[in-house]
Amino acid sequence: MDCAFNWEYNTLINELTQGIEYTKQLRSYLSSMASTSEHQELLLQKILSSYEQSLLILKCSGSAVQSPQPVTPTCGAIESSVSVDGSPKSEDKKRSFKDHQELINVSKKRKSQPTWTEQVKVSAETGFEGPTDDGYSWRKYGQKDILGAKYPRSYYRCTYRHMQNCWTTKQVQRSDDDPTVFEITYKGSHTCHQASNSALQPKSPENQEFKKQANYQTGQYSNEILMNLRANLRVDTNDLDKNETTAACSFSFPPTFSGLTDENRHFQISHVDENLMIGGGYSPSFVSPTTPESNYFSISSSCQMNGFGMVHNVHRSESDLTDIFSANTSSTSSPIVGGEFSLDHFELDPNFPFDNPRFFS
DNA sequence: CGGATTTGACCGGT
DNA sequence: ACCGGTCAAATCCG
Repeated sequence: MDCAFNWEYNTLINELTQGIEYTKQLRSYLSSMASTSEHQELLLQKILSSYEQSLLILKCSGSAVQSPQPVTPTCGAIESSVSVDGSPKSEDKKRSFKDHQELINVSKKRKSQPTWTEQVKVSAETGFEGPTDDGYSWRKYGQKDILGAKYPRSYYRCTYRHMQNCWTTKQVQRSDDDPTVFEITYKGSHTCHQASNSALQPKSPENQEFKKQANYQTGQYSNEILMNLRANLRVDTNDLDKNETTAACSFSFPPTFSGLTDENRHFQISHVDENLMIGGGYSPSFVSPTTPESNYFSISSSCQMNGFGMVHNVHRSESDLTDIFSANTSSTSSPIVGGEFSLDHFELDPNFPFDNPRFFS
């Protein structure tokens, strides 16, 4: 891409992001004075909304310019696992026959699936129901010792792979440097609709990994740890080749972490990489706005917005996740996300005309 | 007993 | 041949 354009583009992104940040700070400040009127709040939301729409439009058009043409995930001839020379092993016959159908439908799609990585810090206490719980139900299907890595990598797939044809997978790799940090790589977006039941979901796999693998800090549970809870999020558009997209969000939770409510949750973007831009179809999990009274979250809708293009916020609590698929009815803070907007559509058709102003009306 | 996890084997890409 | 990713039989667990 043209360097000058790139610079201007990034500068614009930065400026807009800063604007969002400042507005958030203002809102924070106003709300701390306990005298914020509804009118003020409305104005703040509008300001933020304008920023976010501009950002989104910019990023969409930017990515349209920069993104290579992705592979259309349609069915077609593929290199089947069935032996071409016609002499598969007996066991392979079984498997390959079964897999053949799946591969036809999935193989190409998988390769073009969005992939992003998060670094999640897990403490002994937050290992329970902390922010690392992405609200989805995962089933472990493998574990591998990785060359050069201290800890094995665990492989998970969506529990509802077969039931709902949801092909999301994730890999959990404990960091060599910091054993409390787990690098979680998500591949593909959830197409299942399990989030509404997320409150009933078991602990996240990485938390269990943590418990299993951790032999440190045992028994030292403190609120300080909860308060210091942080998670860094990195989004990689591996499927988009050269366009590296990186963003980091930090999430700070109040001491009453376990009793988190929409009202007291604080969530902010701490850093937006200068290369930040929309990359493609990421998990649609967190696109819906929260309830009108969840002010802190509504101001973070840049991240929500990113949910269908950029940043995947995995750190919403169960109650948030419960809203994910139902919040279309409570859409007040994020006019960007229309009620009928299909994220699957977005994922499957990255050429969706976002630069069409009518899309946002 | 059914669902989840473990773990060795298999497979494809490099 | 090596390595990462996946499969599936065996095992575990609630």
